[in-house]
Amino acid sequence: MASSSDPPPSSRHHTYDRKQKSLGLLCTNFLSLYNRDDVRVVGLDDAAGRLGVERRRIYDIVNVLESIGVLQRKAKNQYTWKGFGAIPVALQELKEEGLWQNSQEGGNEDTKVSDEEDEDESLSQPTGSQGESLSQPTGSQNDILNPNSAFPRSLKNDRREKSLALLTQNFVKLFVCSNLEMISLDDAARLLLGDAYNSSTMRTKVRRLYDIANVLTSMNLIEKTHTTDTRKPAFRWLGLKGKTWNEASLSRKRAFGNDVTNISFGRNRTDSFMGGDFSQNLKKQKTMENDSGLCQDDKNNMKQKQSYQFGPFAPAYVSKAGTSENKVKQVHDWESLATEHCPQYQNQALKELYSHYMEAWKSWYSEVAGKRSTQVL
DNA sequence: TTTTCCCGCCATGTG
DNA sequence: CACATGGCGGGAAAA
Repeated sequence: MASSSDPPPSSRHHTYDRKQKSLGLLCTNFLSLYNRDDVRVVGLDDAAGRLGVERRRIYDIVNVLESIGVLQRKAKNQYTWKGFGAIPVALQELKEEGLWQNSQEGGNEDTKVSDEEDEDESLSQPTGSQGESLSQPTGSQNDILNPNSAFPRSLKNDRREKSLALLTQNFVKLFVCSNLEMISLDDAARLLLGDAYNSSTMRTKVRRLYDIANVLTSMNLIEKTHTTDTRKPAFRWLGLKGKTWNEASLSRKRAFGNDVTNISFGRNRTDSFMGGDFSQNLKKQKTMENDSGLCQDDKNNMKQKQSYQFGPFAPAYVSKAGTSENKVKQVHDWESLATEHCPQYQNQALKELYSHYMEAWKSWYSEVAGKRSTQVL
C-alpha cells in the first residue's frame, strides 16, 4: 500500500507538486500500465495499488474511459480492457445517439423516454474472445442534454444523470454531434445543464468537466487552447480527424508563439449551440469530413516516421515485433477487431476511419512511451 | 484575483 | 452489516 513518496503536509523538502497528482497524468500511467497485449481485465484494487493512488481516483478514470469504450465493467471491482480500438466505434455510437436525441428535441420533451437499462445478460464467457454486446443500436443510457428536471426523478435515474460517465458522453456528444469544434468548459456546463445554472450548480459542473477534460486531454481526444480572438481558454476536439497526434503530445516546443496551425473555423461564437444546423441524419454513412485543410501536413509528418517502435508499451493486439508472419497478421488485427466490436458497421467508411485512427494511436503511443517515464514499474 | 481541480467526506449501491 | 461506488464541494495550488 502506501510506500514511495507521500505528501507529508509539513515536510521540509518535497515540493508537493500538484501536477504529479493530476488525473491526466494518472490516466496516462493507467493506460501505459494496462495497454499490453496480455491484459484482458483490470482490477480496481490492482490499479490503485500499482499506481499508488486512492481507490476514489481510479473510479474517476475508469468511468470516463468506459464512456469512451476503452473499458467495460465486467464485474465488481473488475473491468474488461477493450483497448483503444474500441474508441472509434464508441464515438460513432455516441454520435448517432446524440443526433437522434437532437431530432427528438422539441418544445417540451422530457417524458423521460424509455429507459430501463438494457438487460445486458451476463453472457459470461470463459476466456478468449468474449461476445460483446454492442448490437443494439439504441436503447442504452440515453436522455441527455437538457434534463429539464424538476420532478422527483426515479431517484435512481437521478444518480445516473449526474454521473461522471454520462457527463463525459454528453460532453463528447457536444463535439461529435455539432459543428462546434471548440468550447469553453463554462459554456459546456451551461449547455449541459440546460436550465438554471445557479452559480452553485455551475461550479460543481465545471469542476467535473475539468476532471473529464483532463483525462480526455491525456488521450489527445481534445486539446486545450483559447478561442480564436478572445483569450478565453477552451477545448478543441481532436478526435477522429488525426490532427496533431504526434505534435500534440510533444508540446515541448514552446519557443514559438504562433504554432496554432490554422483554426479553420472562422466563427466560433459559442452562442448558437443547438438550434444551429445539425445534419439531422441518423445513420448517414458520410464520414466526418476529413481533410478540410487541417491535417495535411501532419499526414506527411506522420508518414515519414512510419517506423514506429513501440517502447515498453505497444497497442494491444500488436505483438512486439518479432516473427515476420506476425507482422502480416498485425495488419489485419485491427480490422477483425473492428468487425468484432461492431458487426453492423462493416462499411468501407468506418474501416478507413478505423485504420486511420489506429495509425494515429500507434504513433501517439510511441510518443508517450518515450516521453514520460511512467514511474510505475 | 480567478481558474484549475485534488482530496476525501459521506451518501448510495450491492451482496 | 461490510464493502464497493462515486456524488459533491471545500479550499488550496496554479495562472
